Amino acid sequence: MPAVQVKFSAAPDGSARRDKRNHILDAAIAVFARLGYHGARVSDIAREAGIAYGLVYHYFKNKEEILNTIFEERWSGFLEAVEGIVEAQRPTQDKLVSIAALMLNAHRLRPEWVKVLVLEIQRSSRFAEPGQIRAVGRFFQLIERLVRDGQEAGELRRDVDAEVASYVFVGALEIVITARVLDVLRVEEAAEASYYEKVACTVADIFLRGLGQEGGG
Amino acid sequence: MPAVQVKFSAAPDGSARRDKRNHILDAAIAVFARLGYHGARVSDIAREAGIAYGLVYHYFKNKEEILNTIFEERWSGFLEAVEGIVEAQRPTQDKLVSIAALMLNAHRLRPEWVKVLVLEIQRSSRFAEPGQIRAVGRFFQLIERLVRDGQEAGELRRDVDAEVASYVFVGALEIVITARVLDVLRVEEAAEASYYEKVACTVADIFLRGLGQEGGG
Amino acid sequence: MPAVQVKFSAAPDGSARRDKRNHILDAAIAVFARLGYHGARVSDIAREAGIAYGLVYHYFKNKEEILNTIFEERWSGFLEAVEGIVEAQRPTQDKLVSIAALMLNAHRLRPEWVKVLVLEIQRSSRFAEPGQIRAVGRFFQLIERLVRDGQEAGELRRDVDAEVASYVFVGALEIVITARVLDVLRVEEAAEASYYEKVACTVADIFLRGLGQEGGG
Amino acid sequence: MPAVQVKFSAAPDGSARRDKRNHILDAAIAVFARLGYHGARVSDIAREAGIAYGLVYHYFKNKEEILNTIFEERWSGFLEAVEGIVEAQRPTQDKLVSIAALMLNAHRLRPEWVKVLVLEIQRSSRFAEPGQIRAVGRFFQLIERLVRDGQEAGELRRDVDAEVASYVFVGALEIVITARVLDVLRVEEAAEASYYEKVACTVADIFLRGLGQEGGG
DNA sequence: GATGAATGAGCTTTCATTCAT
DNA sequence: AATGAATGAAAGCTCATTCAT
Repeated sequence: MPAVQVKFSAAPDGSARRDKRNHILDAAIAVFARLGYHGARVSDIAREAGIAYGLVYHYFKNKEEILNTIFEERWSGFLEAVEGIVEAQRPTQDKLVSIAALMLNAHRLRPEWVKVLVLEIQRSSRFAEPGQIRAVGRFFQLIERLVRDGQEAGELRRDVDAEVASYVFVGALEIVITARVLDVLRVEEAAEASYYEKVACTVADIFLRGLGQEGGG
Repeated sequence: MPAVQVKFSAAPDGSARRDKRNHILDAAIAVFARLGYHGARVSDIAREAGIAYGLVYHYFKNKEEILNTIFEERWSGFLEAVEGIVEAQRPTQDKLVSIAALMLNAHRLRPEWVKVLVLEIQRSSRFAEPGQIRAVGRFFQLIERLVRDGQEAGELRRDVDAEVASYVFVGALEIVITARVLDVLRVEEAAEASYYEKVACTVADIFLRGLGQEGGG
Repeated sequence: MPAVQVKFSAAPDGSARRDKRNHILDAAIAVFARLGYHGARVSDIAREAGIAYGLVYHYFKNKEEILNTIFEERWSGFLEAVEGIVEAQRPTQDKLVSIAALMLNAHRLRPEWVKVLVLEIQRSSRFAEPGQIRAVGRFFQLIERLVRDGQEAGELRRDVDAEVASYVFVGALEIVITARVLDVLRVEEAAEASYYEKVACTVADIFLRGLGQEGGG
Repeated sequence: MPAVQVKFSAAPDGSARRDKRNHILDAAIAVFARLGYHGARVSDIAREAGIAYGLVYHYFKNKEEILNTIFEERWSGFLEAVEGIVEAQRPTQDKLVSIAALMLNAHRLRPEWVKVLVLEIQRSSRFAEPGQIRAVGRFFQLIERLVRDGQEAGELRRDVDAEVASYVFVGALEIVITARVLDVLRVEEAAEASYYEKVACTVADIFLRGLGQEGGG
């Protein structure tokens, strides 16, 4: 009896299924970004992926599961990155700039994914599973904790509500991203990286020092 | 001023049509808020308005026109209010607090309309007519001008990009409203007004003075 | 104010909807008889009825509701007829012949309906609502009562289980009908009525007197 | 006769294929009984058989062939048993009781097969090949011959149509079986055998002696 | 104005069947 | 023999929109 099991397929191993699945997810992201969730037909996704539409249903229960998967499989990675920043031993200001850069660069590196996230997933929470809401909530909690830690360390003012503060920070970035997603805020591609760097610093700066004149306001 | 408002006048004047139209719009707002634009059927709107669904097409070209009208007819009023605040002769801080209160109270007073605006209209901007994008853009421009005016008046720091600054301010408020719309941020109804007042002040405070410790950061 | 309400439609009154509904039911019976429930597409029914398939869904929730309605709306009439015979003051033998004739003539007069009943409804009880099973059960109970009444009146032997006896009677007729439905048992159309009369008498005769030779068996 | 039945022989003989085929048939019977022919997916059958669904197509041309085979391979055995009874040299009454017992016990011993036969095959006769109809017809002809033989032997009345008589007999039994298949007629499992014995005798009794009072009716 | 019957494009989804490995 | 990825026909159903009355 052969110790080595000869595979018929010269090609991929056990991860072949996973590969295809990801392939479909990528296609779905592209199509959702272009047409929106409701405007996208399953056949559009299949065509984008270069497969028959029936095959989509081998990998996903239905269209909605695709959207949920897009969120779940990528959001956790983002969350971990944020977590890493929050828990590091660095000045709060550095952390804020890092998180801002992380969010903005997400759009620069994966604009379609961010577009789907912002336009299709975030705004449809009404129907989202509680799991999804909780996942987004975790992000806000991390920012809130960052603020609270800064307050306890004496780096941030203690007379401001940490929850509202976290909204201010996240909201500022979210709007910039949304504006980019909707192509309302135009930025030259070559300048995108440096623009985002500037925005990250500016947001953190306003967040920490405010816009008012010293001693004035 | 007439004490008795005659309805169902035999010879309907121009405003009878307008009344019915508004009636349908109100119904549509309620239904869109409940079911979302895509989840709402024209017949749902008609039932909510207490009319036959065929009649909807006497007042609106199609379902999308209803959504657009919801935006257009109310957004201009909002814009005018913001304009009034921006152009007034008051300290910048006052203006910021006023605008924040205006936005937050919009949700308190017309939660359904704001829900539709945030979830259905903003999201579909992709397909929206340029007119709609421009209308939203005008709002951002007003805030940007407010910042620029403050900078020129010496009330605000001049070393910060006014556009980014306006994003910070609007984004912070937008997130709070979105959180309320999605019912993620729970507030007791009785406490809503005072909560929004506090949030308005806090946002303006962070925006002006920042979270950093004086002399530190 | 006019006492007479002038209708726009010259045609049907309040029962127009009902008429159309019945029209669709008739078409469905014809199509189900020809193609079977599973083989029939809603569009087939619509074409048979001369309408657009979408209209079918104005009158029925879905395809299954059509099948259920076919059963419900006609079975009750049949049950009432049986009930009338069972409760009459006549010799048991007459009643049996009448019921046999009723069942057989149902096929002669409405062969398509009986075909659908026998092939599509009766045999799919697995999925049927309890209501349907109960409705069929009532028929068997009526026959059983007929037997029991005959036993108590001294017309029928008392040493035979009435339930089994009712099965014998109904089963005999059902098989004849099924054979006709499946076109296994060929009968000339002109001779159908008299053939069924003969069968009705024969079944009742066997049921009452048996096939065995007097004193033998 | 070999005591040890070798399975999985390296060099499969002709019966290995046959074994697997039967294995699939058994699985199909179970699945058809549970879900119905239309409700059963080929993959359900394969899962029940513990094989890949593609393999089903090595043994059967398609799903319908499975159903036909279920009928054909078992019906002939049933027919032979009936034939044996009919051709034996015994009183007609004995033969009738034997056949009744044979039919009823078929359900007791192989309820799933009978369920499929009654609900799925008989129902689809419409589409069945003429071969299937003929096979069922042969059964009726055997019963008819039994009656005719009895008439010629002077055991049964000659004034009754033998064909109709055979319908009465078969129909009575069929209804009992259908009632059991649909679980309308409930019988305790332990009592099933004796119940069926009683029913067999009762049916034959009614068939021979009738329900009417001697000299009355 | 008002109604709701009527239409049919267009979608998601299922699943029998094929076939490369 | 065995697998299950891949295909795509086919069907049910929804609902925006039209239009006769």
